[in-house]
Parts: sequence; structure tokens; C-alpha cells
Amino acid sequence: MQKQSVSDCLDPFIELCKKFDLKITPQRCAIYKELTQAKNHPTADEMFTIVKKEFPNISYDTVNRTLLTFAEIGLVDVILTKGGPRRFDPDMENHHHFHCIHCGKIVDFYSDEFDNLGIPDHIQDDFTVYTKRVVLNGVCQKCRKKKGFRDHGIAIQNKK
Amino acid sequence: MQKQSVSDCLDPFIELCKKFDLKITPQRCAIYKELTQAKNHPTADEMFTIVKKEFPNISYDTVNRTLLTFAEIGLVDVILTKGGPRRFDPDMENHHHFHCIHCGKIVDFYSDEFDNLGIPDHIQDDFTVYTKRVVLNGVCQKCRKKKGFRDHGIAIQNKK
DNA sequence: CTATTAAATAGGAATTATTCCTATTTGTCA
DNA sequence: TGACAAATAGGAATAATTCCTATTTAATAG
Repeated sequence: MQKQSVSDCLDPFIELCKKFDLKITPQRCAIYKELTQAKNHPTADEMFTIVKKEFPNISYDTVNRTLLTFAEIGLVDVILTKGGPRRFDPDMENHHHFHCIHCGKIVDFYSDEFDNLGIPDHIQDDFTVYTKRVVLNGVCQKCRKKKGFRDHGIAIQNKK
Repeated sequence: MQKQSVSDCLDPFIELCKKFDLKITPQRCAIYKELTQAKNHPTADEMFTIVKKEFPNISYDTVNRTLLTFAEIGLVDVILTKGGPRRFDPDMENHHHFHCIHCGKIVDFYSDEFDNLGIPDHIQDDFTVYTKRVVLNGVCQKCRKKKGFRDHGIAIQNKK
């Protein structure tokens, strides 16, 4: 598969920046480019390390601030994790999260049923909803097998 | 309305502690009692301030550690908020969250449709799910009216 | 009731993440 | 090209959370 040219890649980003009167700086472009290629859910610090290869004297504050700006304009989602720094989710397609409350791991998954949920009317009256995500909290198999793990025994069971 | 006696209130808590081999310390009891009366979603620091009235020399670490322990045994949920300390949610009934990405406010709401969602089979294979919560991210009316606010224009609309 | 033991606690220090501050640079627009 | 507001780098400050260790305490068995 042929990789898109950089200018093609950046076009929608430049559009978006103009819409929000954000200046198109090389720092923002570099962060955007790395973000579109990011797998999983990078932290600001991880993004800083990655972008610094291309941009050796970029500052951490710029990376973090830029990611927060991107979140405001709907380019990324912010994921908050227990016991760790916040992460940025560049996948803006409908998806959902499983969150292991022991190791903190977050796993994306997809579900048409979840995607098709409506927003309750009383919410639409009071709030403008940008994203809708089902978050499942629980324990992954790896943690379940750890020594000393004890279930609190209130797992959700599907109706048969 | 007559308030329940303290021993009545604490019975289910003591049961739970025994189930998990947690010692029933006066600190834990005090934190539990205040937690059941908490409105909204207190932070560890807020709980510390409240509990200290009854327990002047309790330490912050104990309050925070205890709340995390309570989360592990399913007594509270942990809510992570952008731009602020984590909060604890003592309402373990089915409920869902609207989260304002501007001011960080979290509003509980209830929805039978959301409660009745099943868990996808491929998730149940790999994870034990304790809680299922729909999180709506967006902007509340108050923030929407703020000067300088600009919509990024990708709000979710219900199908008619 | 007492002794034993592992768990829990208090207090403070250390660490980590995030935000703030300010001088300087840079993108945008006329 | 010049003016100006926005953005940045670098470091300092703040805030939240976790860690460390000596001491205390709840649970257990004798």
C-alpha cells in the first residue's frame, strides 16, 4: 500500500486549525503526524519522546499543551487512568473501553449494539454530547490469575 | 425519618471486610460511614477533611489508601477527571456519567436502556466485568454560554 | 486474658504529573 | 515588510499520589 504524501496527510489537519484559528506551527504538525500513527494510547511524555526525534528542542509543555488543544477541537480523546498519567486516544471512531482495575490496562473494543445507543432526551436538553463510550470496569485474565487475587463476586452476567 | 443505628449501618460493611480478610479498624469504619453519606463524588482530600472531624489524627495516606482498598472490593468506584484529583463514587447502583470536557463537571444520570445493554461475548471470554457505565463526553450549558466558547461541531444527534 | 503476629496506621519524605511563568520567537494578516 | 497576538522553550512551582519506616492495633490461638 502506498503511503499518502505528507501534504495529503496534513490537509484535513490544516483545515481544522484554520476553523479554530489555531496557528499552523511546525510543532503542531509534527505532533499531529505522530499522533495519527500512534498505536494504543500514548501519554504526553511518550509523545514527547517520539516527537523529540524529529524536533529535538521541542519542550514537554508544548507537547502536553498541544495534545490538550487537540482534545478541545475533537482531534483526540483524553483517557484518564487510575494510577498513571493521562493518555490520549487518537482513534476517534466509535469504540469502547475495557479497563482492568488491577493493572490499569485499557483495551479497545467495538460493538454495534453500543454504537447504536441513543442519547436520553433529558441529557440532550442540558448537554451537547460529543462522544459516547461504554466503559467496562473489571479484571483481565492475567490479573485474575495472579497470586492472591480475590474476586469480589459481583461480576455482570448476561441474561440467557 | 429515623436514622438507622450505627451498628445497623455497619453490618454489611463488616461482612464485606471479613469476606476479604480486612481488619475492621475504626479508621475504616469512619471512612465508610462518611462515604455512605457523601453526595456527589468526593476526592480523597475532601474525605480526609470530613473524616478528620471525627478522627482528628487520621492521616491523608490512610484515607486515600482506604478508599483505594474500598474500590478493590467493589464498595466504591473510581472516577478519573481531567484536570483534577480522582474522585470516588459511592453510588454503586447502575448509573452513567456525563462529563463536561470544559469545566470537568461530572453529572450522574440513569437510563434503563443503558442498564440493559449486554456485554459482548468476546469481552466476557477475556475479562470479568464488574461495572458497565456509559460515559458521555461533551459540554454543559454553562460552558457553552461562556465567552469565547466554540463548538467543534461534531455533536451526536439521535436518529429520528 | 494474654501473647503473638501480620496488617494497618501516622507522619513525613519522595516522586510523579501537570501547570504556570516569562522572555523570546514565530505565524498571520494588513 | 511590519505589527501584533499567539505560541514556544525552559525552568520553576504546584498538586496529587505514593512510598518509607517506626509504631500501633486487630485478630487469632493458647
